[in-house]
Amino acid sequence: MWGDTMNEIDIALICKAIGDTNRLQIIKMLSEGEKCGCKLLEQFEITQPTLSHHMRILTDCGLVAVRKEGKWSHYSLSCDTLAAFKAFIASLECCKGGGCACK
Amino acid sequence: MWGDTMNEIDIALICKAIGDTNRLQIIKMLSEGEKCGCKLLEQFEITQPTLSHHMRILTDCGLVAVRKEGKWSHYSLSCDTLAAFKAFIASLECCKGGGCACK
DNA sequence: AGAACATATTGACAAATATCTATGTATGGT
DNA sequence: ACCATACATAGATATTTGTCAATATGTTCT
Repeated sequence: MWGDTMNEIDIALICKAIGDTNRLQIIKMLSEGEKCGCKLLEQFEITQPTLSHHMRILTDCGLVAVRKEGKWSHYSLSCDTLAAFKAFIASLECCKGGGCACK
Repeated sequence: MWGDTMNEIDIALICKAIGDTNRLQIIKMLSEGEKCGCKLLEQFEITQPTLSHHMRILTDCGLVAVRKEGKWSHYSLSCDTLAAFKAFIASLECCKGGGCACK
């Protein structure tokens, strides 16, 4: 349904990308709006190459998009990938098959 | 209402847990309903100790609940944790701050 | 009691990962 | 031309992780 028809998003890859506290924090910050790398870097105790490494993982899985402008790289959440990811997570159910306490 | 045992969930820990293809597959299967370990094991090419290891990671992050019955362990998605996780993912936005192409 | 089954634990190991330092590549300003 | 800034790449390393074989624990049946 979401796997092969659309832009072939890899849910596990996305989860692995967000499964790091630093990267999750980055995602939270990007959820507030587009930000450049230097602005992101200020919020962490990591070096610039490490941030660059994290941003590559986030862009490689498709969750983050880059807009290059001069010497800056502006990062933002990718609408398409985020929507597909949201749809997958929302599709998970806990009450199928009965025996569940929640209604 | 549910405030009693509602402990703080660790989003990054949950994502890391789902960030493995085998464990993501397990979550998909549990989304179809409660299943015992032996039933899950049939669907994979891994050994029983490896599955046990994966189930521990999934239960440790709170996403999966266990119901022990005799010699079987019945696994299912935890409603509370899943709901909280869904809420977090759903709260992520890509269009904040303008400049976004998606409507 | 003993056998068969379901699951957990331990110890080992190769592969993946997060991080750093050092360096490279652009871009913009003086 | 020079220098500072923003970001990427390469190499090194310590830690984490996924996996297995071997073993242990607990349950059910005969």
